[in-house]
Amino acid sequence: MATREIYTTTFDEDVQTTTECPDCGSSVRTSTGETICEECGLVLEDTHLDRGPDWNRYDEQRTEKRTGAPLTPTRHDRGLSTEIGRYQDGHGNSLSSRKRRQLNRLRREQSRARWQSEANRNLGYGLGEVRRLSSSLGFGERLRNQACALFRRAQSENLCVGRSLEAVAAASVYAACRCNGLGRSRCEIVTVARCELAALSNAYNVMNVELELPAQPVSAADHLPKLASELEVSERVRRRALEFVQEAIDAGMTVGCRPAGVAAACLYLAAERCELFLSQREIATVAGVSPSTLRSRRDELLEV
DNA sequence: ACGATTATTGCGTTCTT
DNA sequence: AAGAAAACAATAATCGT
Repeated sequence: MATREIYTTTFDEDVQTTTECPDCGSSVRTSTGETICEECGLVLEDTHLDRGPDWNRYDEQRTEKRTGAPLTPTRHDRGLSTEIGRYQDGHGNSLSSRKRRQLNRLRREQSRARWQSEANRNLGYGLGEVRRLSSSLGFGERLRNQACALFRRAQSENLCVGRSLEAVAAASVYAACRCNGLGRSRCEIVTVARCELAALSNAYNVMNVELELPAQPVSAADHLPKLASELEVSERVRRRALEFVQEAIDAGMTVGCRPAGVAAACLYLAAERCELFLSQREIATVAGVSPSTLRSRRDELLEV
């Protein structure tokens, strides 16, 4: 295969970049086409204009190899593939029927070789599923690529045998969430996945052990960014809630409780202290817990 | 909307086969 | 060792104010 350099995106220098998060005012980080607030995790922009390779520079000496689609981990063959055409040769002339039959055979053989094995076919299908899940969950590019990388690892470690590819794909997506401290639950993933909750859990558990994922236990703090942004509370409330969460953890009262419930109660109290009176139901609903859970967590919190 | 009370669920433990 | 059962805590549902 001809030498091919990994293509890196270059942005024009005059591209406008926001340096402050409109939500909480702290600095933002831009990487791989995604702009994220460091503090609250708000995704400001996740699809930068692709100022891709310069396709039209045929008249110049092409010393740098800049053509071709970007290499991407989300395609089974990293975006590299070749198709054999049907009706024209390399100069645009039409083909004789004999030549055409020959090319048909060639194409058939080539398409078999392209999916070198069953494993490759599965990888292509699985990565497609990961992409689908990622986009329906509104992931940015970085997170999606991580999920795809996890799926590749799972497949190369033979974790797919005896499990459905859909389950492993969903587990990869969930694992990417866990490794990044996102407060997404398995149930949320299952609503868009093509597998049962039990299958997802099984696949995730085995991935967690075999791949030694750097997944931390879900903390109540992980739920705060999403809650705060959906309820559109001020930065003061947000910080106050985070303090409450920390206090609750230090007091050891979060053990055995649903992190989302703790987060909901902390946010409820924090809002109250800042003269913002949100109803229990409102907060509980977006947190995915019942109002009574919120109340019992709050009562425990008030004892500290 | 909130609080109190009751019902349900989930899960590790213990007992049985 | 595998399954059943009693027990417990957290959560959800319901009702009264």
